[in-house]
Amino acid sequence: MPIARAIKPRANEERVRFLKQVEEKWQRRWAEARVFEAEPAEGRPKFFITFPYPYVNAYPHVGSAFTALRNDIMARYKRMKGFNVLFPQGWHATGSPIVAAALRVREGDPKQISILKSMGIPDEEIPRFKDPEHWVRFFSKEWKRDFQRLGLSIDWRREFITTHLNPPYNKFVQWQYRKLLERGLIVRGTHPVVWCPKEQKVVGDHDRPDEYAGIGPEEVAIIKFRGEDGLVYPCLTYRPETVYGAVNVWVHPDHEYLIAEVDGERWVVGEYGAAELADQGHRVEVVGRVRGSELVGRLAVNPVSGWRVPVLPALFVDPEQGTGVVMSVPAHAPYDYVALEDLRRGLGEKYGVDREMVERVKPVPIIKLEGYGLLPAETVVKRMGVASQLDREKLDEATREVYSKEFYSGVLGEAFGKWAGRTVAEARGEVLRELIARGAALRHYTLPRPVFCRCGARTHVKIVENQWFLKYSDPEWKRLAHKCIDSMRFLPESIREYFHKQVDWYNDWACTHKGELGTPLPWDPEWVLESLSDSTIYMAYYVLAKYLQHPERYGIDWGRLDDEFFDYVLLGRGDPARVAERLGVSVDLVEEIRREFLYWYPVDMRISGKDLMPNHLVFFIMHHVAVFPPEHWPRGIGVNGWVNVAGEKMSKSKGNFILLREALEWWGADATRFAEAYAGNSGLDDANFEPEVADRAVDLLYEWYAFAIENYGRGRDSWLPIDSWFDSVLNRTLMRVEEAMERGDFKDALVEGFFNLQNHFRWYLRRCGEPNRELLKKFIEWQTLILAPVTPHICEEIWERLGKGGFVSLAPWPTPDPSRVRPDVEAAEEEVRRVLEDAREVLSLVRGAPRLVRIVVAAEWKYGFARRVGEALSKGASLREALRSAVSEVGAELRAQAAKLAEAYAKSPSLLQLAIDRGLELEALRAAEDFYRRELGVEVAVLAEEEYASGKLPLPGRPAIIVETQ
RNA sequence: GCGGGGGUGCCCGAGCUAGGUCAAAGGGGGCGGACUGAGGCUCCGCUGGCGUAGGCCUGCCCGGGUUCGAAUCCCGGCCCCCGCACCA
Repeated sequence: MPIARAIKPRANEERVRFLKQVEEKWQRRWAEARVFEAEPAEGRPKFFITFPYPYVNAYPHVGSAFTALRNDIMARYKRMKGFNVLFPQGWHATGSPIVAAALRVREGDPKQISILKSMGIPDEEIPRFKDPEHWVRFFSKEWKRDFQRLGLSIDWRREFITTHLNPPYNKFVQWQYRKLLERGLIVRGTHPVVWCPKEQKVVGDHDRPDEYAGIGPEEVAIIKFRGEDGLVYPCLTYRPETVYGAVNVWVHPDHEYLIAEVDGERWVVGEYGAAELADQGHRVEVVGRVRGSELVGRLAVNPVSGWRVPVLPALFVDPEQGTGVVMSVPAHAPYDYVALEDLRRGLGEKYGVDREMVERVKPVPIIKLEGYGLLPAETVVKRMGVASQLDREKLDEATREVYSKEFYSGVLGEAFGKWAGRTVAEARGEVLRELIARGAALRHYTLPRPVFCRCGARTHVKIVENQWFLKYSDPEWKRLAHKCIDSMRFLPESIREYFHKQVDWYNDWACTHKGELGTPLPWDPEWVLESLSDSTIYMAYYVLAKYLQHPERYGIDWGRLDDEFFDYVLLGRGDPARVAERLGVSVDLVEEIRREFLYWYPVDMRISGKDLMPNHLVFFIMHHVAVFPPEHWPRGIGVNGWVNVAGEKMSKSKGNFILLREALEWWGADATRFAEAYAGNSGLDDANFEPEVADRAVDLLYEWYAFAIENYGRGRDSWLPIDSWFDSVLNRTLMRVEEAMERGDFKDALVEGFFNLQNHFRWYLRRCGEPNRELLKKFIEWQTLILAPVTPHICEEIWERLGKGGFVSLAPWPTPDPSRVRPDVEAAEEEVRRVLEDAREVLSLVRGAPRLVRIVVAAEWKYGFARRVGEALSKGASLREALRSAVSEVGAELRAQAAKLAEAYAKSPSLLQLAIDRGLELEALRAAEDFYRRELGVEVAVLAEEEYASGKLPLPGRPAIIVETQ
């Protein structure tokens, strides 16, 4: 079924064609001139920026392009600021999604095949996607193509892919892991995973139908109730402490249970539970079967209270979930409470339960929960009006409520002895530890609800033995990471704290998998490093990639690469001569690589989507501090949100999903870049890509191009007051744009540096008719330079047409002159504008045909008055005091007028802010007389209050406007 | 539950860490006008309500408070989004 497209580009086609042709031209020239191939240059400041390599299992879309582009804009800006910029790019293939997808193609999964088809892959090509390697090669090539067409200023010589498919990278990662092992940062342990018993493998999110994604193992406890029949009733629970109030055991009466030898004891357990136990390190042997109803009525012993409690039937129990046996805590578990009620209400008879036995089972409250009465389960169940134990929806809600409240606010009762008075949250761990120590309980992992593998089999939790972990719990490691974070730059600054917290929070991380694409663990190659763990310090590899990925050029034999090489070039350890000899290359080459590494490292900025904050970016920091000395630790991280399209989350079903190549097709690179840059700033807020902005950008860019080449060199020679104003605006704008660029706030930069600046220029034109020639040149140059990082292609074209020579991409960023920024001049111009608007308003309201507009500037003494009021206020005086004292300072003859002034200011104190220098005000307004005549179409006279007294009250910065009618 | 980000005019979005110059930048969209053979180009104006003098009223999630003055500070409440892991 074709997907309805909500996005319809409406850009001017002719202009898009023009822009695209310009883009092609400059992309070709950049490549020919190797403009972005970065070489070390001793003495020149460098800037190393990276975009986390994307996972290449689909084409890039407008969202992936957003973050990549933000790196590019920063790279281009820094290049113009005089830095020697290195901006490389690689591709990530490590992990399971590609392997899983390829498998699906192999199996002929129609869903997977239609995904490929929807990406425009022709039918005959599809079989090639049975091979994971083909995915990697295919999509990395496509990503590169799209990135090139977007005009990213990447040094492509350093491109590479991950995994064993790239031997030198593989060796680099293995070197890293040997270092970590040497430093004692890799440990072995066990680890629970979701496991498919049929396919005998780990089931990641990509190996299961979507509805099961995100469900993982949860730690639970199994508490052993020993039956008087010699059997063990293993009760699975999330709340081990409630065993103190367990008054019976539940089984499902209509299902068959297994009797199994588990670690030498005879357990009653469901089939599912038996399999799960077997995969969690227990010896399990099935020796018989028994129907639930046969167990009903038997007695077992509560291991903490010693009570003899009955086994009773309950229909809510799922024998194929957990162990299939649960303990009953009716005081605190809604299900248990209701099931017991059900038995009393007659269900007991049906299953032949002795009535007296049921009557003897009573809820025993053990946890105090304020506001929930003695029996919280009862309270909630009654409030919700639960009808029976099969009313799952309400019971689940009731359970959630009671569990969560009791966990945080529940206080343990007397039954708990030494723990009495503690909260559940505090004591649970200790209670369980003691139960385990006494042999009454064991730790277990299970899934909170059924999860099926793609193959159709039900999965369970398996404990993987001998799993390798990164020891992120290591305090010394954490300390170094904190130190690094303290020294870094963050965009925005507010995310710094997040990283500190994240580092504190991390525990050991299982860093290896089986059956995925990746780099084999060097000392235990059955294991493959999982994707987050292999992509930690690879930025260093970009330096090496120039050499290692091009053996044809540098003659480095991959087979001879060893740790000594990496030790030397990355850490400066060992003897370069020996390294050169082992590698069969010259010492000069080895030393050149080392020098290049020392030149580029560390990473100065890494701009990423916010999704990588809790994982990759933390790893990035952790591994750098573990492997490298402090001078090579990361220096900066920038973060941005997701990209919405037209205000909505991108989704194929909504029809607002835009691939980068589609955007490039519709709008070309520059207009796409413009709309992307305008989509948002640094930060956690989601950005918003508006197709209409891209449409508009086509016109805006074309017009800027046409204007620039048409008007460069035109203009008058004289210097007017309004020129000082525009010069001030130009310089101030540039200063603000710089600040925004440094913060990675490219939207702000466009608002200030393009839209506002263009608006100011239009005003300037209106004011003076013809601009000053030099100022116009400066404006055209600066505007083009400001736009260059965002829309480089059209700016190159303009730059060339202006005859500037060289690439605008390498042109120096202009230097603002702060002395030309004149707040007073800008304030005066602001007043000129305000007076125009006010005059318009008055004219629109006046009745009769206007003949003359008089603009009357306040008398000299009023300025002193306003200044004194302002000073008094800033000293902390109240408005009333300030006004009173100012009035008192005025001579007697002006007292009456001063009182009126004070009245006006008392009414709207904000008028005080308007006051500027009177000379400047008069000059600016007088110089604007002609302008007012043109704009208003009526005679205008600017006068001083001394020259023209009226009933109106002119204030400093706010002249009276008097319209004379015929 | 813990941690984080938010709620601004038709829409998107700045401002809110240093309260007044904020009816609230900028953009998009819409309306009107100019230009034009025509224009989906460009320019000008309007885009909360009222107003025969630059004003008044309402207003930045809701309710209180501090202040001469709050979108901005404080207290309380409501709502939305994201992360909480072994996975890209």
